[in-house]
Amino acid sequence: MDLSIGDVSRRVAVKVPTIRYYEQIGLLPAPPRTEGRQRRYGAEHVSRLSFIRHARDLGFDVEAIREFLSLSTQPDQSCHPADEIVLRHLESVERRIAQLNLLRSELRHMLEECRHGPVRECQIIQVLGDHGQCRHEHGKVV
Amino acid sequence: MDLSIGDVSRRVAVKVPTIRYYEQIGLLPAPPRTEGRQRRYGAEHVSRLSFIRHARDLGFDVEAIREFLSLSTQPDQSCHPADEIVLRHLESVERRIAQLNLLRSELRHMLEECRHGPVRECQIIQVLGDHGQCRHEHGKVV
DNA sequence: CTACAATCTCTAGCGACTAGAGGTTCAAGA
DNA sequence: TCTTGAACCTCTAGTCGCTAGAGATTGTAG
Repeated sequence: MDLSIGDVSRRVAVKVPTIRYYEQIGLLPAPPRTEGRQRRYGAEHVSRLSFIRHARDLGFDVEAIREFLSLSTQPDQSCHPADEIVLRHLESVERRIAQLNLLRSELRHMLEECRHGPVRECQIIQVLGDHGQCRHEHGKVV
Repeated sequence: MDLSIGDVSRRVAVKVPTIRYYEQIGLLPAPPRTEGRQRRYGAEHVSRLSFIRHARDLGFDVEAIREFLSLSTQPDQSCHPADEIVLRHLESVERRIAQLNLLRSELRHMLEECRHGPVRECQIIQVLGDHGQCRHEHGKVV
């Protein structure tokens, strides 16, 4: 196992600049280099990077991943902190789903109301200009 | 009607720096100024800003809002372009909801599996290290 | 040995703001 | 009228997690 950054990129499906970025922010340890200063990775790096990628795919932010990685080096500690992070993340996902469901129904309503005529009569533009016409209170979504 | 930026901010519930930012990117026209170069807004500005705020709350990006605003000045045009934007946005919201639902069930599963023991036995950390243990394929969510 | 793909470092950009520094203006109370 | 201090001004930089590009160097297959 002595992989170039491109090899690792293909294996783990993480782009080359992203791998360098993870090194830069200290998520992935700096690997050894060739004489010509090119990075060469081993199995440890690959598995750590897939851990990172998986956690990112699950929507955890870099700070959370740092915490997970640090925990995983202390097998005797309680896993409670990891638990906590997952729970908080789940809660925020659920809040987001709730918001997006409201938003979806609002957007559907706008489309149903649209008469497909000239802008003058367009409910979409009207609703945007007058929040009172919305059926829900909706806070910021994005 | 001759409102300071702070007055407008309170009325429309958009922060002061955000109002200036909207002016800078050309979403909100530059208002007249006092002798001392402070901004003074009229009713037009207030209603345009609430339009913008409402659209942002509904998750439209600045480009979409630009399009809406430009349409709203052409009342005889067909509202089809607005329709299209809303539809595309709705579709992306629905895709996101679907992803987040998958994600939610994955996170719940992780929490259920957690034995609340030491990290060594922690399913959370294990699952992150081995995507094969996931029940769904989940792509990037964030 | 040559060609050229892959790598290197460095800086800047994305979107939609937000924060802060350091200076000026407005308006209310004395 | 003067003073105080909150609100305003401009400008730059930071947020997050990358992504893009320039310009130089290295590795490797033929």
